[in-house]
Amino acid sequence: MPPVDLHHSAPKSVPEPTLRRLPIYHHYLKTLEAFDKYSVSCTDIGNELKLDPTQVRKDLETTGIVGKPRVGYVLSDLIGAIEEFLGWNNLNEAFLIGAGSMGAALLGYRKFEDYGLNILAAFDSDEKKVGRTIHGKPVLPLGKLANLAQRMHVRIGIITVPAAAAQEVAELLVAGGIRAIWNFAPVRLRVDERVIVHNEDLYCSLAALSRQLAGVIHGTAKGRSTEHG
Amino acid sequence: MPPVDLHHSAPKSVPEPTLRRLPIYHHYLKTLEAFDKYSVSCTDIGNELKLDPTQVRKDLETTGIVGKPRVGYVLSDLIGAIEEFLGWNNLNEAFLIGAGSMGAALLGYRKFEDYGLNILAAFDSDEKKVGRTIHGKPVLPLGKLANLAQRMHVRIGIITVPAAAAQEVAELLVAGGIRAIWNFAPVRLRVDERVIVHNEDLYCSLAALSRQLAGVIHGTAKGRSTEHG
DNA sequence: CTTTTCTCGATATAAAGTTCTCGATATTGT
DNA sequence: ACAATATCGAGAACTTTATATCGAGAAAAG
Repeated sequence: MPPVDLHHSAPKSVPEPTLRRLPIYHHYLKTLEAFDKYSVSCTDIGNELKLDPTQVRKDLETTGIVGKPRVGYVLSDLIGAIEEFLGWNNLNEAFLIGAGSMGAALLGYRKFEDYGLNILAAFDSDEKKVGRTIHGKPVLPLGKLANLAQRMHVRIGIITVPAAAAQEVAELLVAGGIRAIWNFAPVRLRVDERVIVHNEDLYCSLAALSRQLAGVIHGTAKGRSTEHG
Repeated sequence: MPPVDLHHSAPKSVPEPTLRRLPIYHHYLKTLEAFDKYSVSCTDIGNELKLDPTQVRKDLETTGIVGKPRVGYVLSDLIGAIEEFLGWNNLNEAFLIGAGSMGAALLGYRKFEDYGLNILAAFDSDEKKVGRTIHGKPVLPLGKLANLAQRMHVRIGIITVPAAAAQEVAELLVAGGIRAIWNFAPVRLRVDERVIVHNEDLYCSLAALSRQLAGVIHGTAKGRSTEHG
């Protein structure tokens, strides 16, 4: 992790592990909602998700919600609080660059829209792909990226191009005024530090998995369930 | 103190952050190798990857490699050590379940084989998909999964089915003797605790991204680059 | 051959995250 | 109505991870 900014004026620094757990809670709560449950306790959540109840409570605390002793949290309030906190209520518009197999897969994830992400269009440098639509989203020429991003005030860019092209695409995105990049290419992007970069490197995950598996097989009894490696 | 215990399978608890950074080093080192560099120092790596040199050194230490003062590490040795440590040299065979768009994308990631993962086949419950091949990998009926996994001693299962079907598939995998599950479905799987489960929940990542973006836009100056959220 | 300089390795310090402990409070049962 | 109990909330204690500091040794320079 790069050095955090010195001026610790940070009003609220939410621990990243917490941030990663909140959607898990959300998903579980949604299933409870489907069963018409009205309230839920940290203990229940902890038991179901195999997490410490105290930790659940601390995580939920960051969303600002308050529970009632002996009862727990009102389910609908809690779900709403998480969604609000994670910004899933204000839809963010995004462009996706790289209409390969991974790009196509993401374009098909319709549920992203439930979570505040609306992918407007895909971009690709391949002439043969331009003009088609994938899962209902148009594929546009890469040349129009920066201009369109700027004109439409798109704030999120999703990079699903090969590693070699990722840096170039990132620069185009920044030029177009993009504020956050979700990077699926296995490279470290060098961009203005005000731009949020989120790396979704599957090879990293694979590394963790391989390593753990190797450890278990060599006798290191440590087969524990891990989160989002 | 423990010098380099080769034998005695140490309960070596490798920090997960370290595990996630190793592939990043690996990738960078590979590019250096392409330029015929012979050795590299932690300082160089740190500068390039915007990480603290001390941290780089600690991370590399876990692989068991030793460097030489004033010189650094021999590039080829270092790359080899990382690959060995991460288990990329002993190929793991895997089955993928769920031949949807995400499954197809993963089947197309040919580079997985460089990293020790060999996806042998895909499985799907959809009769229309069974019998076809995707990126050269056959799609087999779900009913054959457990049996084949057992007979072929496949140790890794990759789940890319919808959330509702994930638990059922996981149980099939465990029944087939699978040792590790790479789960792309947004659910928590309940399996024997000796089975390694790695959740690759894109919604979690999206959550972190949304939250950070919301924070920046609301003035919470915290626009820092984050790792693999 | 000696000095300088750079980089590893180890130890120490700090920060972050997790778990534990305790007290307060509202619901339930007697 | 009152006691029992389950659950939240806050803070302390502990563990884990990250950063800083210092000494040793090898290469390069003089």
